[in-house]
Amino acid sequence: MGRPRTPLLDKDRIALAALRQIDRKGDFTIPELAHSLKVSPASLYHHVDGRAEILTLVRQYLARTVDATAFGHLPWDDALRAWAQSYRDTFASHAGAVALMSVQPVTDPVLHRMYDAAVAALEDAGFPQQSVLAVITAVESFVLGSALDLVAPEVMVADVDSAAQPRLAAAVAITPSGRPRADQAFHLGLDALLTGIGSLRTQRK
Amino acid sequence: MGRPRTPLLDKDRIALAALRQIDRKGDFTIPELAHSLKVSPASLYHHVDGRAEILTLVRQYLARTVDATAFGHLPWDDALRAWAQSYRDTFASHAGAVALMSVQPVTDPVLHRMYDAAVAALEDAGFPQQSVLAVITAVESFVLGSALDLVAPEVMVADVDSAAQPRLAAAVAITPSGRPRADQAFHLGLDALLTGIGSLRTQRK
DNA sequence: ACCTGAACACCGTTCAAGT
DNA sequence: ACCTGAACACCGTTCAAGT
Repeated sequence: MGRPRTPLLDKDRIALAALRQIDRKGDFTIPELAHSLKVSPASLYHHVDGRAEILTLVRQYLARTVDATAFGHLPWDDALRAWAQSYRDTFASHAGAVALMSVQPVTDPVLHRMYDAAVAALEDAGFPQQSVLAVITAVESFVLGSALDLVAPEVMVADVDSAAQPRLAAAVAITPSGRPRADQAFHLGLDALLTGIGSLRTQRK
Repeated sequence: MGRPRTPLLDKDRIALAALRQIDRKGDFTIPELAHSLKVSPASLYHHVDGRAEILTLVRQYLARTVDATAFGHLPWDDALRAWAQSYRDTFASHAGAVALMSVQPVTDPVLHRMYDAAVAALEDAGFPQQSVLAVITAVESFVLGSALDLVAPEVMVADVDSAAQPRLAAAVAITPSGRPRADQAFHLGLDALLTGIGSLRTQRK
C-alpha cells in the first residue's frame, strides 16, 4: 500500500484508542489496537516507541483530566477535597486504567505545576513547609487506594460465613454494597484524613 | 523421564519460587519459574490451573504474613495502627508484589476472620455499626495507596524546575527522599486518619 | 499420579519493500 | 515519512507418550 497522502495515525489517536480498549476490556493488545485503528500492527511503531510509550500516553491523558484548579481559590480543606474527588472520579470513569495508573505514576510538567499550586496553597494556609509534601502524598495515597477499592471485587463483604464471622456478617448486613459502599468509605476516610491533617497547621489565616 | 517416585512439585513450592522471582524481577514467567524449579513448563500444570492460580497462591501467602492479632488486645487506635503497619511492612519487603496484590484482592477465610476481629474490636470501642466497615476500608485504602507510593518512582519530588515551580522546589529541598520520605507521609497520614476517625465513636469504653 | 517434548495460538517487535 | 506483509523470539497452555 505504501505511504498515505495524509497520515492515518498520530500519538493522540493511538492513546485514545488504547484507552477505549482499556475501558472495554481492562487491557489492550497491539494487534487489537491496530485493528481498531484499521491499520497493521507494524504501523504503530512509526509513531510510538512501543507498548510502554502507549501506556505513558494514556496515563498523561488521564492525569490531565484531574481538576486541580481549586488550589488558591478555595480554603485549603475544600481545595484538597475537590482535588481528591476529581482525582477519584477520573479513576471511577476508567476502571480498567486504575491498575495502569497506580503502578507507574505519571511524569508530566502539568503535574509539577499542580503540585506547586498545592504546596503554595497549603503553606499559605499555615502548614509547615516540612510537612506539606507529606500531606499531599498522604491524600494522594488515600485516593489511589480508594480507586483500587472502587474497582476491585468486594472481598470483605462477599461470601461471609455468618456462623464463623458473626460480627462481620452483622455489619455487612446493614452496610450498602457496590458503588455506594465504596463512596461511603471514601467520604468517611477523606473527611477523617482532612480533619486529622488540619491539626498540623501552625499560623492560621 | 516419566513420573518420579516422589513428586518434584507442590503448590507451596511453586508459590514460593514465583514470589522469589517477583522479588528479584518484579514479575514472573512460566518458563523461568519452571527453570528455577528444575522442571519443564508443562509440569506446573499438573499442580496448578495456570498462571492465574499461581498469582492467587502468592497473594494468599503474603496476606497471611499480615499481623492482625492486635484487634481485641490493644486499644482500637493502637490496634488499627499495628495492623496498618504490618500490612505495609509486608508490601515493603515485597515491592514487586504490590502491583499484584492491589489489583486483585485476596479471597481467603483467614481474611474474613481478620475482618471479623476488626469489626468486633471497633464496635466494642464505640464505633457505630453502620460505619465500621467504612472505617476499615478507609484505613486499608490508605495502606494500599501508601504501598504504591513506597514502590513507585518519586515523581512529585524528581526533576522539579525551581524557576517554574519555586514553591514545590523549596519544599522538596527540605524534605527527605527515598524510604524516609515515604515513611514520613505514611505516618503523618495514618495519624491524621486515626485522629479523624476517632471522632466517629459514640459510646466510649 | 506426575514428568516430558512437541505443538499451537498469541503477543510485541523488527525490517525490507513499497509509495 | 508512513504504511504493509513476513518473520522472529517469547509466552501461556495443551496433549499424547512415558513410567
